[in-house]
Amino acid sequence: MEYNFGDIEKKWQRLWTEQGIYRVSNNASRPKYYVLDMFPYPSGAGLHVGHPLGYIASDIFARYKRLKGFNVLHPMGYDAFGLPAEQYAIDHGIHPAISTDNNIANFRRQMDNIGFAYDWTREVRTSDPGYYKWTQWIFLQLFDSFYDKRENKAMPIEALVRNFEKDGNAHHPCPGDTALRFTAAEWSAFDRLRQQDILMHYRLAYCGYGEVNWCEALGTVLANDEVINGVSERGGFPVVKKKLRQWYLRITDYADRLLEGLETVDFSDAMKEMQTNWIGKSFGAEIDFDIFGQPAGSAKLRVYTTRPDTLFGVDFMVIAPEHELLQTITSAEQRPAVDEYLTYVKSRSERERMAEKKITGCFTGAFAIHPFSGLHIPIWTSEYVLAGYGTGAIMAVPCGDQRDFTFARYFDLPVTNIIGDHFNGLEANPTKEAVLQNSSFLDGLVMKDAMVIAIKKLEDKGIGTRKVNYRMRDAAFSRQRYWGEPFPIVWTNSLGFGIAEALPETALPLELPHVEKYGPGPEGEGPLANVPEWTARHLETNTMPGYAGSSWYFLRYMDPHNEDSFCSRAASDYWGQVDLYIGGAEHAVGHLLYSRMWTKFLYDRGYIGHEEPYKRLINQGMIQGSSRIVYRLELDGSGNIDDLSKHTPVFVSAGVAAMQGSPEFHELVSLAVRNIFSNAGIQLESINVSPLHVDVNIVDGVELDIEAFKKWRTEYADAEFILEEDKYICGVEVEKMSKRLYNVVNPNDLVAKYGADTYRMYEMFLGPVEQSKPWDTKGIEGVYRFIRKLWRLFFDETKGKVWKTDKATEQELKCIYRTIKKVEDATERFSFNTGVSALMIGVNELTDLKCHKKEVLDRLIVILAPYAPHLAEELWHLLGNTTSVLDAPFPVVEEKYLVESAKNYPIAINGKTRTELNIALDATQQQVEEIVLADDIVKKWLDGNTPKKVVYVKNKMINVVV
RNA sequence: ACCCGGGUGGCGGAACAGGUAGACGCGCAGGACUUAAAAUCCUGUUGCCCGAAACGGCAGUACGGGUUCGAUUCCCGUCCCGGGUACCA
Repeated sequence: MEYNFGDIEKKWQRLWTEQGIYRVSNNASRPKYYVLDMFPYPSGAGLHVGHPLGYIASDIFARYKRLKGFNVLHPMGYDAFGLPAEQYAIDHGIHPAISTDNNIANFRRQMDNIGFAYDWTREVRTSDPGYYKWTQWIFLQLFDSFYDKRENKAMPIEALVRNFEKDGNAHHPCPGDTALRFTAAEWSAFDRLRQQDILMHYRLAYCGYGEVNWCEALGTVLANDEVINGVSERGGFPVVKKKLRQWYLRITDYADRLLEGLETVDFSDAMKEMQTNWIGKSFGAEIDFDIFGQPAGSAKLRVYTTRPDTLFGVDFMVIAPEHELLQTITSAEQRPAVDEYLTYVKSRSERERMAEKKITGCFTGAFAIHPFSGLHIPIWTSEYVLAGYGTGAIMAVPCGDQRDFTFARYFDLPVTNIIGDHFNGLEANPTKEAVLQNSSFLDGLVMKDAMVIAIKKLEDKGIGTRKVNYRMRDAAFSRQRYWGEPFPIVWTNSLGFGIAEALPETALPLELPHVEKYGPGPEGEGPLANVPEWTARHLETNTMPGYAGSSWYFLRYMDPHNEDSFCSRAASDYWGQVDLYIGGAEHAVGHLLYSRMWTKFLYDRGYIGHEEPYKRLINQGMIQGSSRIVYRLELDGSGNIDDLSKHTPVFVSAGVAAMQGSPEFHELVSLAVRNIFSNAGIQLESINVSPLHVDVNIVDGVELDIEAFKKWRTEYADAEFILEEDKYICGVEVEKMSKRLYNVVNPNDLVAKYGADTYRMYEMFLGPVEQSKPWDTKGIEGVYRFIRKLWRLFFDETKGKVWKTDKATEQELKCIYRTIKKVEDATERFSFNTGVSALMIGVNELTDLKCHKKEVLDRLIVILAPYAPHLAEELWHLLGNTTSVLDAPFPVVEEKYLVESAKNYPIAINGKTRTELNIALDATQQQVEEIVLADDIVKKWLDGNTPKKVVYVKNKMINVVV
């Protein structure tokens, strides 16, 4: 019987579906285990081989856990709101809901092909009103909450109002406006508009103003990566910063808990570090500097510094170009220069401002006054200081900060040395260990000790305060777009001003209205501003961003059909945290932080019982494309050759193309061309080789399928080829997997050719899940061979079934137990590539042993099942089992078959391995020394010398030191 | 620029806690079976040197240093590639 993956896989996929074998219950006596994939955005391009990498890994683990006796939740859904669908709608007039549905259907077909163990009855789509009803509901809870710093948790805004009525805001300083103070009496005297205005400064979801990339020509707001060199990626129109009304989430209130929470979860250190750095908690001081020549009582220049100890090393100040004081303080002489500089800055995206090595800046003409020395310090403005961080102004200490130093050097500003020998005059030294000099009352102090003293002095003088600062900003939570969740907010008075009122829960979901056009509304508003019925109701015209729906979807899977709640407490208490979350590292700081914040918020408000969503996180690497290149000749010379070769394109094989420029190359090409065009008279004057991407799917390894190539493009139908060894060899380039580069490989094609089981295993065999690597289809043959080799343990081409019920030998049992142990270990530590390799080694050994014994093969099938579920199920039933292999118990390793009494030790002389000796594992140091020193090869290397010592590491190695 | 990750044969990778570098697979080369092909099987495959052979030598995990009896693994510095940098998902 032949291995026919097509029949086997189709059959089991059908039966599994019919039997609802992947249905998961919220009630089980078995322990729960929740395996989650980051759900995909259903793009029009469909899945390529990069997507399923994580899905296959999680599927293997979910199946493995099921074999281990767990009740496993393994759901899938779609992050279905997003910009591409909206752009597609703008371009093609197709409603995003329709294109999204089509894309989802396509994704689903592709996923079904691969045989994932998803419980599809739990599928969620963020764009489904039944789902976003609850996204809106959670938003309303955020809107209706503030962060109580005393309780260190989110509380209903009602509690705040009651507190205001009693004590004013004495206990709750305003996070949105720290200067705001009022008493109970004042509060009660405020009118409703003023009260609501104040409350807005406290809400966890609040409305404010923020700068966006505004493109007047497109009439729309652009993402940073849609802006290239100050102009729009599409169309190349100018882009400027514009202040727009925006919703925000007060994630900064959760900064400390997001940091603390990292200690309770199992993420990689790199991931924790990235999130920690993103939050960027720093301790320092805010210091107010008087500005020279400004009237008394006018604004001071407030800077934030993490190094108050360097107060006397300040040589200049730098304020962000957006700083509100800039206009006020700029001197008349400097105004033209500053204005010119601002025009330049306005055209630059934040990304460019940060990435640029080039130093730019402009003197404002103003001076700050040093609070202790009284010196006048020039105030500059430069784009390297960002408005959003700290106070948007810094005191520059060039001897201690490299960027300040570079800036000082560039503009020829003086550098004061306050750290003596620690500063070499060539680069800044950020040390905290130096003893301060030139620092007045701080002289002689070690820098790290000086910090406290400096702050104390500043506080005494009333010009500075100790300050904890976060690099993280509040999360912009609105988009001027159509294809997103509408905000369940009505503006009384006028749209976008006045009072934001929450819609009642009964009005949810507030569904997206149908529109005919997706273009932007007036004044940078979203498309919803064009809908008269919408604006007539004074509904908010912004929509929520992509990460809204993905911030809580893992909870909806637990209770996907609940119409009374986003997720019942019973369901979330049962499933709790996601035990294993697999997804791309590109979501490290966005999605992961937002969803962690939402989880903490829902926990604070008592809706769920845990405050970290993901117990363990694995980041899958990216699959890069492996492009194939063909080399087309551009010819010039006699015999009208340029025209001829335009109509009959000529391609040279990679090896030939590599000779480009050499006389041999010229000769070889000339000869071939004369041949091709049957014109011996052709003389080539110039030969250019232009590399072109060719569809990787018509290349076998690196060998081009010439016939397929001719069919690929009509203009290549008559193409001619200059071969090497009768083959056309393509060039190889590793780059992003993208349609444009023709290097996209569709899993469907591979499944059709080799079967899902082979495809799954190959994708794992490629390398560690967490590592990025290029895709190369060629190697899949090896896995296919392995699967057929495994099949032959059960079936022989001529003899048919070959398995027997004889008792297994000790050797055979050793082999299978060794394999079980290796596969189990590998799976446990998500090393699926070595898991596959362990299965290969096992099958190779059993084949060598000619082992066809059911006792052994039974076990082999079960450990194979997570990796190749269809094949395992088929063989499982063929061996006579009547229940599914999905529910077989994972075989237990009998350790007694694995214990060895001796080991082949590598014997090294001075760290270089020279020989091997078989020595008992329980040998003592003395016995080992005797055995080793008696060995001829060791004697040879000792060359009569007495060894200094013999290093003996049990079960590892032996090293003789001479 | 900043933060994080990575760099090992012709290729993907293995080496799990500092202990035999190159498991497993691809590719390639040679061979067996076959009229032939496919399929399958066997042998070899880091480089260089010596040699009839070797279970002979030297070098070798991006590069330069260091720690150690011993470093792909730890530390310092450099280069290159990938991800992220707040409205791509």
